Amino acid sequence: MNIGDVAILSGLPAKTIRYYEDIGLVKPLRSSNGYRTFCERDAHRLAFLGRARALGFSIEDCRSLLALYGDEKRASAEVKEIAEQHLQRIDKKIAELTEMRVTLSFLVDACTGDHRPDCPILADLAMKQSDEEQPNQ
Amino acid sequence: MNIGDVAILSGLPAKTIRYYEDIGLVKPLRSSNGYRTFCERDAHRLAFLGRARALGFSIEDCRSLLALYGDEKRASAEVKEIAEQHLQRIDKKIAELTEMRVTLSFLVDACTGDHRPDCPILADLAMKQSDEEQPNQ
DNA sequence: CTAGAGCTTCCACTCGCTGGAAGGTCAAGC
DNA sequence: GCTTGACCTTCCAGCGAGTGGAAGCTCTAG
Repeated sequence: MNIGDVAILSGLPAKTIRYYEDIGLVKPLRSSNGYRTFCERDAHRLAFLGRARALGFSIEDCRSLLALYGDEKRASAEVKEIAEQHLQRIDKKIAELTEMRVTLSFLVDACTGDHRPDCPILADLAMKQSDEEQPNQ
Repeated sequence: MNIGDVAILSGLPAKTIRYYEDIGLVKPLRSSNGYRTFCERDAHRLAFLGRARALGFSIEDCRSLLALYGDEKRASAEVKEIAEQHLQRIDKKIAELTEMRVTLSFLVDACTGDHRPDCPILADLAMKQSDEEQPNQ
């Protein structure tokens, strides 16, 4: 298989697959013309990577997951550990975004959004009028 | 004010403030020794930037917001537009993360996490056993 | 006069790709 | 045999939003 075929199979762009080779996630052979030659196993690894990335795992997590996947003597605890840490990162990010969302939607609702210059959004970002001295503890 | 003072006032690292000057968000004067000299207005703009960034606005959004802030003839509708678009991006990101979270926490719960190699997390990422042919439409 | 803190610039690195240029290779059609 | 176009190769640059570090200048206190 050439890179184009495995790109279609895995759903990853050819550029991304080349990049994954660069960083050592796949090691396709080369045919005499210099083209990369992917075997079934390579295609499978790439699909695995695509799914792991879609779940938001970092490239380094993916590297570990692939290693565990290839290790028949792995303990599922190791996999679970990685997944749980990732889950915590996701939860943290959701919490951050949700907090932004709360503030932002409050400000958006408070803004009339017309031709006049008065704007609670800018007022909040500027925080000029005495709010500056508000103790936040 | 030197950069260290304004860093404390705005809560931004000095490195970040230099970067903001690089990209034209603040334009501090220079004193004869080459040091940046920040006025009240600069400090105020930097604090504004810190708050806007904390709400997740992109640098380009911040640039627009600062311009609107400085324009006394702005229409609040323009500000609201930027904020609403940002809110949509946040909602989209939360939705993506939540979807990841659902799948991931399902898999984590399904994994015993012990010394044995069997692992539903890896099984899902590999998706070997006939799930591959599952129509997803 | 010296030590240390603070300031300067510049370059490289992060993460995970993505775009594009310049050029080699292959298969089909004439 | 030749051309065309699709495919492949490498390499370099850039995204966003900074961060780290090196080398060197300036200021202030003792």
